[in-house]
Amino acid sequence: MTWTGNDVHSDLREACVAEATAIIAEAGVEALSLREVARRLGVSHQAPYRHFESRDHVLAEVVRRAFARFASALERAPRTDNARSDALTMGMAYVGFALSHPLEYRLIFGGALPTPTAHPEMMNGARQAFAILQRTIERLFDARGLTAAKADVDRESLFVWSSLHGIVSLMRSDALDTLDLDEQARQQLVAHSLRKVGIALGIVPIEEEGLSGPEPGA
Amino acid sequence: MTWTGNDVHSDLREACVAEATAIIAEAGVEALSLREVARRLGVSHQAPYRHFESRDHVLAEVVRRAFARFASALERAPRTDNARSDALTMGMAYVGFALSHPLEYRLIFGGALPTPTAHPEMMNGARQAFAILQRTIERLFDARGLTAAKADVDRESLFVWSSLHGIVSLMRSDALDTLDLDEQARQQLVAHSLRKVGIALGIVPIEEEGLSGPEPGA
DNA sequence: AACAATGGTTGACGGTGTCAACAATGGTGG
DNA sequence: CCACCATTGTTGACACCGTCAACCATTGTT
Repeated sequence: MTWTGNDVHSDLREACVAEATAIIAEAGVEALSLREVARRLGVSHQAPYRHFESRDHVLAEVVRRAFARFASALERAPRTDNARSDALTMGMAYVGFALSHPLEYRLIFGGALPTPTAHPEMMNGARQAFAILQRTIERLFDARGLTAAKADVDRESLFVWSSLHGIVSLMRSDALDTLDLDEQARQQLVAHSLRKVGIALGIVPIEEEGLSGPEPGA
Repeated sequence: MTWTGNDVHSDLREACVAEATAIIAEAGVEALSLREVARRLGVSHQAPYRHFESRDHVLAEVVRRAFARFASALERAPRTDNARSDALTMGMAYVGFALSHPLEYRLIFGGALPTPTAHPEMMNGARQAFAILQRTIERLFDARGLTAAKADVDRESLFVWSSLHGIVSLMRSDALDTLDLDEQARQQLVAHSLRKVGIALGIVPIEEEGLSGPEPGA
């Protein structure tokens, strides 16, 4: 019978990346071992080394694709002619991706990834994602009739990025469990913080907060 | 001669913690191995296990002390009778600690630490630090003549924490190096973002931004 | 003096990444 | 056709890791 080509040996490199991704998704990045990858694929423990220099090179490839998916998730956020609502949409897309792909986000921004300078192509998606953020911010300036220099856009982009990253980092943190926290406040972390960021950007009106308590009346 | 007690064997447990801390400071948390600790201390590879159940228990103790130092750094931030400036001081203390003790901060919030539920005492400092943050926020409400419910304080505390964490996470990130960024904007990341957080909290007046360019006139 | 507890050592087992040597496979030049 | 060679995969070793088990030395108590 003719070989259709979709077995492991037809493209071991691809199979390694897929299996490594699966392992990371199941047990986290620290559980990734090339020997386990090889074992699952039914090949010898050295076979992956025919396609990757080292474990870090496999990891870098997995991270590269995760970054690419992240960037494409941001890119897919619908764009209208309203710069302000688009900015909010982008923020929600960022947080949404991080919360619906926790292991992937953690892989990207968890800090245990190979040296970026040693794997430059790994960060392509990161650059793309940041470019999207920059454009979103730029449109915000434009909509206000301000011509912003690159420094202004970059400043604001970095602020937004740091805010979004801080929010999702805290969401994923086990630390929250050990804190004496109002349950409602915790659940509203994302919504409340996003609104605050919006206030800082001037795209959400500053309402004098009624503080706690449900709104009286319907 | 009478033994003064300050050799390794007089308190191997303490020596292990110290050596583990040193290794982490030198090469990061992933480089920590109990065998290396034992080797440096000139004892057998099993000696540390007389004082710690496992590698994670050593790490948990190191993390516990790092958290404690972090909390005490926040506590040392001077307190005046001005709630607003105290809040800014606290934010600077947070960022200052993270940037002047990068490996320690990374150890704490890097995400590769032992399960908090398995090492509850590890998080004592975290609780203490968050309590300081909560009090700072509470004073902010008080200064405005508002009586804030716990939910309000917690909401705002979480927002501030996420913002601060996001800022320092980005500062430490290698990702920034791979981005096409205005150098000035990057250098102003901390200052700009802190000011934005202040705006969101209502403790910094919203000045219409003149955008880039130095202010004309003195 | 017998005993038990404490702290340290030695040795093993299975796990890891990676280097080195070998084998199978298939395509190409003579 | 056959010898050659590059590609790919295998086997085996080495050094490292965490951890379990057994053993020994010291110390203090009954």
